Order: sequence, then C-alpha cells, then structure tokens
Amino acid sequence: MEKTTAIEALAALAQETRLDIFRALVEYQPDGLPAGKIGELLKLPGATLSFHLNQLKHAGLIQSTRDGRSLIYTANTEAVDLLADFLREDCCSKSVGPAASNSTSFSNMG
Amino acid sequence: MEKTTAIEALAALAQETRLDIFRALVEYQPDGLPAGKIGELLKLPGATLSFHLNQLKHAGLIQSTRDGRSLIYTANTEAVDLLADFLREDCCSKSVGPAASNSTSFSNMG
DNA sequence: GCGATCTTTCCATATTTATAGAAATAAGAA
DNA sequence: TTCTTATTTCTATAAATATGGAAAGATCGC
Repeated sequence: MEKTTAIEALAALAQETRLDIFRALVEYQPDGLPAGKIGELLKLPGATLSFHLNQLKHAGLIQSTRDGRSLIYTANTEAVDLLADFLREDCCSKSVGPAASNSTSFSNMG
Repeated sequence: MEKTTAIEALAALAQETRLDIFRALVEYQPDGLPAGKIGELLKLPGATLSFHLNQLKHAGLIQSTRDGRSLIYTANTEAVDLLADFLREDCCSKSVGPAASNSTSFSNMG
C-alpha cells in the first residue's frame, strides 16, 4: 500500500462522524445502507453526511450503487485490512534499524 | 482500545510529516533519536518538529527521555499494533449484521 | 409533464490544524 | 556566572477541514 493512500485512509477514519458512518456500514454488511438511513441512524443533516461519505469514498473505504432514488453505500472492509497491514508491515512494526545496539542481536545466527 | 484513543492515534498518523517522524523512530528502534537528529533527517524547523512530536506523544505513539541536553524520542510500536487490532477487530472487520441477507448464512451450523 | 422523495452540490461560516520565527527554558561546559 | 547547545513554548498567520441551510440534480409514480 502506498504511503499517500494510507494517509488518506487514516485521515478518513480519524474523524468521529466518519468512523461512526463506516462502522454502521460494516454492521450492515454486505447489504449496505442508503444514505438517508445512515443520516437517520446518526442524526446528521444531509449536506454534512454527504460531505463525509465523499471523504470515505475518495479514500476507497466505501462505495455506492444506485437503487432507484436511493444510493446504497457499502463498506470496503478489505481496504481497512490493507491499512492494518500497512501499519503492521510497511510502516511501523518493530525492526532492527541502523542505530540499533540491542544486546539480543542475532547477527551470527545460521 | 477506546474509540477516542483510536481516533487520536489515527489522526496522529494521518499526516505526512508525523508519519515520517514515526517511521524514522521505528527505524531507529530501540535506541530512538534525539529531537535535533529527527529535524536534521527530515529537514524540519525546530518549532514545527516540536509541534508534531507533541501530537504523537499525546496520541501515545512515542515517548521521550532526557539525555543531557537532548530529548531522546522512541516509537511505541505496541500502540500501532493495538491500533491495527482495533481496525481489524473492534472497528471494521467483516461481520454479519442486522440487515444481512447473505446467501451463505451459517445459521443452521452446529 | 408535475410533484414527491432522496441525495448531492453550492456557499458561507466556524473550527481545527499546520507552519515557523522569536523568545523562553533546560542543561552542561568554561 | 556566563556561554553554548538542545529543545520547547509563545505568537501570529496560513491552510485545511467540518458544518449545515438552501438550491439543484436524479429518479420514480401519477
């Protein structure tokens, strides 16, 4: 996962309203929810909701399909899994770096 | 992990400069780096660096210890692991919720 | 087409976050 | 104590993000 992609996903989830929206969509997997229902559940005015849905969509965390007058939003849980992988592997996991002077070096193993 | 704690950690990492700082500290685990060295590596003015270090510290992602005139910062990789766990488990993992009408229901298993 | 419903975009405004120079604080050295 | 180095806090400012009313765009039923 690209660093910039990860930052966008992190930023998208680093906001209470959006995290709540996303969790609601995860809860209603795999059917998803129409925008109006989300706004009803979380008591959000249309414009505010739409703004946050857009952020989540741009970050690749949700997608939408039209069903008549409604837009059904669904969570892309795979994107979250990739983000978790990024945090653990590409980004921030424990590793022995240049300045390491740890006493439990395994440099003469195998 | 609390939702608010997770949001603070997500917000802390959702910013390029801070993510870079954190990654540098992970790379220099477990010794860490003095603030000045971080600023030198990432070419950041003191005040800007200090601002971001503070954000990361408040989010529980790094900590500091004094060594003479220097403050040595170290990454708290465990916090990132907990954040990754939160994303996978408490928050956003695939699950069958209230509205689920999936055709691969296991309701009459076992 | 017209009205009703669902949702988005437009817009103004409020709030939060980032940037960085300058002054202040902390600690060791002379 | 005074100087030097390392870092933070103060302060102002710029930039990005969030909020929500009002208008506009889609879609359906009549």
